[in-house]
Amino acid sequence: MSPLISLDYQSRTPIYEQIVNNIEKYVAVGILKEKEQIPSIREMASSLGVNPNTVKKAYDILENKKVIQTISTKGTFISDDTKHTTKIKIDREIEIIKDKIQELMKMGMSIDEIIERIRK
Amino acid sequence: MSPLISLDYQSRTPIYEQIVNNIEKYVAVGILKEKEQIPSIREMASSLGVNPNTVKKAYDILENKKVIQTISTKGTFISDDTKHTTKIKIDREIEIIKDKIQELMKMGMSIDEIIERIRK
Amino acid sequence: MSPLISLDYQSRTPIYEQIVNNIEKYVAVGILKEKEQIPSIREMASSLGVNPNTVKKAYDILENKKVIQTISTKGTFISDDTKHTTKIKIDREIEIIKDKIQELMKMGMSIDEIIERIRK
Amino acid sequence: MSPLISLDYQSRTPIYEQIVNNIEKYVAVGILKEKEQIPSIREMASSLGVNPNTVKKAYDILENKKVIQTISTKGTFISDDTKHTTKIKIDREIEIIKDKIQELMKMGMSIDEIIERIRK
DNA sequence: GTGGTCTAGACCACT
DNA sequence: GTGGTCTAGACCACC
Repeated sequence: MSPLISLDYQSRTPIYEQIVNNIEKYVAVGILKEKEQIPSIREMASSLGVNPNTVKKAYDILENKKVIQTISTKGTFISDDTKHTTKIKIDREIEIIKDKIQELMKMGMSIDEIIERIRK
Repeated sequence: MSPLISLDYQSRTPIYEQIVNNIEKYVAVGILKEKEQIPSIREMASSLGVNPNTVKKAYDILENKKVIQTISTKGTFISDDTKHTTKIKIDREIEIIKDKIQELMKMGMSIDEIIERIRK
Repeated sequence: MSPLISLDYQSRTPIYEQIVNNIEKYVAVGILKEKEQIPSIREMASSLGVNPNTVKKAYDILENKKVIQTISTKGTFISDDTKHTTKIKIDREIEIIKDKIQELMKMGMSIDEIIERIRK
Repeated sequence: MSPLISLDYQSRTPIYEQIVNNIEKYVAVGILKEKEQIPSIREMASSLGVNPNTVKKAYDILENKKVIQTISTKGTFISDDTKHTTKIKIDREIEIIKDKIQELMKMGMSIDEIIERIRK
């Protein structure tokens, strides 16, 4: 590794969540592969210029989501099996998009009209 | 009126902003029509079970955005002209959708694949 | 409330986890009832003599497990529906007991012999 | 030998203690018999993929508990007399089970109800 | 007042 | 060196 984690300190979504999202995305995209080791908490923290606790919280959440696996004293690794993770993430995104499209349709747009604007 | 304002207390977006979004949406969709009166701050507050200050803040923002108009002793009304509101809201939603689609494409889906899944 | 939370500072199970277990048990036993408010993070922290962050972590986990529900600026409450939580907890305990009994049987004890000793 | 030593890197109980527990159990169950030789520290370490120091610590503890015996240039062996080991281990397990059953009873289950579920 | 986030830094056990 | 826990305390938004 390591791919860049991009943080927006102004955003309302907290830093730890941005880290989570970044890593989830890299896993989904395939930049981070199964069993691959990711930077230690301290490394990641210093490279991002944030406190180790913040990274720890992100890693905790990712572990909870089974995206990563941490082995104490050895380090942190992408999970053995990440396919389901990717699939879940895609499904969730599609659902959100569908919701938004339904809102637009309530406002009077047709599905084709919407798709046309999306394609541009 | 009044159409249901749905609040999510777990959400990161503050209550006052959720109220703003709800009302903006109802205007965009046409459920709330131009010049129509909306509930007083106190009424709205008690019907939602929130603090009047919270509703006040929402109404202030809506007034600032020219979505509603307060007439001193008479009450609060939807603005005379709401077309621009709708347009802005639509543009914003389309942008969000495009963002999400770009993320999905990074994960390896093609634009047509995505659209197919959306249509279902 | 509030029922006593008993902490063992010597134990290998961390404080935050002990808090989680205590509250889960009180919910399972029915001492803490659905929708009941529990002490604020700061209150709980000072009454236990621990840091608010530690309590926060416990509450986060409980929220994740859907045992409690927190509404920002209002407080923290036992979930609307706790029956399934109790059931899950019981099932888990039964499984652990079964495992241990199987180990004992491997060591040459019969199931009846074990049960006899348990009853005492 | 050697029987499988199963390690859980996620567990809170340290690796060396898991090794101790595993071997104690195999002795109690009779898979490892009195005077039988067990692998050297280095062998065990490499077969488990852990640091030799970790195995050393486990062996030290086992020797202290008189479960095994190290004879300088010859190797490491299960003790001459292992009966007490088995008895102690059984007593400990029974106590743990009793504790868990008491918790279940606090949750409103009767002792017979619990035993019925265990038997299944 | 409430919860939410973050920092700085300590100490621990394990390897 | 690694992760795990905890403290002390700050600042924020919201109500």
